[in-house]
Amino acid sequence: MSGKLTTKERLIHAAGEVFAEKGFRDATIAEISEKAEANIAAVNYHFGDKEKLYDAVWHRAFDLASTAYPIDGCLPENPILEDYIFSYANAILHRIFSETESGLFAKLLHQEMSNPTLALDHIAEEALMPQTRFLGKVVHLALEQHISEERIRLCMHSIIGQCAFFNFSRPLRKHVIGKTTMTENEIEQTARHIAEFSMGGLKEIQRIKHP
Amino acid sequence: MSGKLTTKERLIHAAGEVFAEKGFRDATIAEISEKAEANIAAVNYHFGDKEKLYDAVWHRAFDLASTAYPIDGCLPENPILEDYIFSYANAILHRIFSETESGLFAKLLHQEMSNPTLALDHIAEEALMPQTRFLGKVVHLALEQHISEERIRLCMHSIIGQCAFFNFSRPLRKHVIGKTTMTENEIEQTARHIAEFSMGGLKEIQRIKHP
DNA sequence: ACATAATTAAAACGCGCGTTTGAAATGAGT
DNA sequence: ACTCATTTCAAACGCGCGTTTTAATTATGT
Repeated sequence: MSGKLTTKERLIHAAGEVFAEKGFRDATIAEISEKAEANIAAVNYHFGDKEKLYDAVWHRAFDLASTAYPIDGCLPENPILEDYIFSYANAILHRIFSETESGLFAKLLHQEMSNPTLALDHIAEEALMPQTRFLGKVVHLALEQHISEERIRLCMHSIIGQCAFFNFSRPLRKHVIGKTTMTENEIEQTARHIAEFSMGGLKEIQRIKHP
Repeated sequence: MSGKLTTKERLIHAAGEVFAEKGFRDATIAEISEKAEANIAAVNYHFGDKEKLYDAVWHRAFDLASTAYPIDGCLPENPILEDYIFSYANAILHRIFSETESGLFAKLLHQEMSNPTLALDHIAEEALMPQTRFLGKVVHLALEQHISEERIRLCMHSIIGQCAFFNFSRPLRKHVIGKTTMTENEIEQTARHIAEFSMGGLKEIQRIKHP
């Protein structure tokens, strides 16, 4: 069963599911072990304790997400500004709505945001800052010189917010529109919308400040 | 101590703080009781069990937020479209960054989003739907006829996302810019930015679909 | 084949949790 | 002042958790 995976690998897979669904504290070693078809003591034998297992899951989640959906993954040859924003939004949305293990990162991040563990600092620096810098450059290009740093931050937040909110509104989507998934087409359409909407926003900000 | 509040009232206040910080499951009756300067058995005597206390806290949080910061609370006499969006954003941001008990609602909502309890359905219907309908009307006015329902939903999501993301990115704000608070001025500036940015986005969508 | 290491397994430990209990203290009505 | 309901209190209960322990089983190297 579970192919030819080792117990250690099965534990990481199972732990990923449970940590993503319940968060670090609410996840129990008993449930993880059962789902991995391993003994209750297997976690402590292979990882030392629950926290080290959590670290291993995070490490795997980060690798999967960043290689499966890089932030500049769908840029055309000579990209215009909107292409950058589309690529950013498209990658983030894919990470959020992926139903494979690539979606693990977003779900773990959601849990960390409401109940942070020590892992968050490391993740923020390692995984989140690079894509924030990517977006920072884009917004900087979009706006003319001598626009305040604060305004740039706000515009970045507007774009990030549009994307990331999908990661946090999942339970509401289930309640309002009945499903929490998105097809490939829906994802691309949504990313396109965010790119268009944001380009309009950026133009408007520039127009207001430099009429 | 604690003025002339009854034990029951002190418990609700203390429980609000603890539930907001830790979520339902991670919050312990021991900590709540201690903070309320009440006996460990007081919760069960006054509320029956932990869940009923949680309901009482939610009820109070909802009342406080919606009366302190109504969604149409700062509309001028003859509002233009941007005024509506500003009023919406301003109210949401105030709820999020309030350092009084009015901020309780947003914090509890954050916890519910990552680890939903039975309370969420009720809250979504009672508290979230009205303000979503408010925004729906605004976006509907902003866009011309025969624009798809889906596009309206996307635009609403763009605006909501910009506001609500502040409620979920708190731990990152602490990590990146060192603080998680906002002054009254910062809140208003941010709400103004969201209104401007969103007006630009809406105009762009309309321009693209009806050139 | 055998000795040794690596892994799995079942049971138990210690602890913190929500809850219950039964008695003590307090308050209100007459 | 006395009664009786209400509230507070300390202690204990039952349970589930992460972890440890000890033994059994399997794999590995020579």
